Amino acid sequence: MRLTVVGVDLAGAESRPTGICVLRGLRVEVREVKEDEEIMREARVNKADLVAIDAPLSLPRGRRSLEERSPHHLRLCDRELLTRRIKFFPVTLGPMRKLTARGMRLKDALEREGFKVIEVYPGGAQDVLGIPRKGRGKEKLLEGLRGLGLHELSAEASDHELDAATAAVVGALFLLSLHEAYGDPEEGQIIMPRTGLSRNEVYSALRELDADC
DNA sequence: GTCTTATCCGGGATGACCCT
DNA sequence: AGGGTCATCCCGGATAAGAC
Repeated sequence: MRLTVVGVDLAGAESRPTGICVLRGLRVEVREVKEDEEIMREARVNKADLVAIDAPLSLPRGRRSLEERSPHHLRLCDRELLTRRIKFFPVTLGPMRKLTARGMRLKDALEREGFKVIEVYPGGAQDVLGIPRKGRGKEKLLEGLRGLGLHELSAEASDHELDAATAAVVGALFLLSLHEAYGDPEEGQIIMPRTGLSRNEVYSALRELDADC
């Protein structure tokens, strides 16, 4: 089985760096880009089987737009994060609105070209996988990711690139059905690693996606 | 012991500020 | 003038602290 996952740590604005990770088995390539068109190009040239985006890709049910004030702030998947005590920002919070709008646009554009797109949350996934979030220090996150067996992940990688790598790992777990989908399919789901997954299981899973192994 | 209030936390954009 | 760094704001929930 040889599958390619593109992980995207999306920034709210095209002027800010967006992290990209191309994951093939245990091999990763990371870089930063700015514009949506560059993200689209990454998906195309790498023939992505799946694009995993770190950004909200849907609105809470009952909410018609991000701008209009309404009591609907949380999606079912967000509530599920809450009950699991995973911290996150609601889609209606200031800058998150921009990020959500961009995420939804990008998802549409990718799906129009036939790409499969999922929403992921690297910070939460790192919690579930038991590796430190970047807030605890970039080096610790890097160590954690290397501990999963990822090759060629440079110490020079930015935190956006490390989050993109995490997004890609979650995407790979999704392709192997080692995931949990929080929330309602109609409203929009967040894909997370299956609870209790050991690092070894993740490692073996990623190896499975690598044709050379 | 229970209810209420205050504080903190989180990711990212933005604008102010400082240094060169 | 330009670039880099820092504080602030956005909103809602959780937790801690306070009042009764």
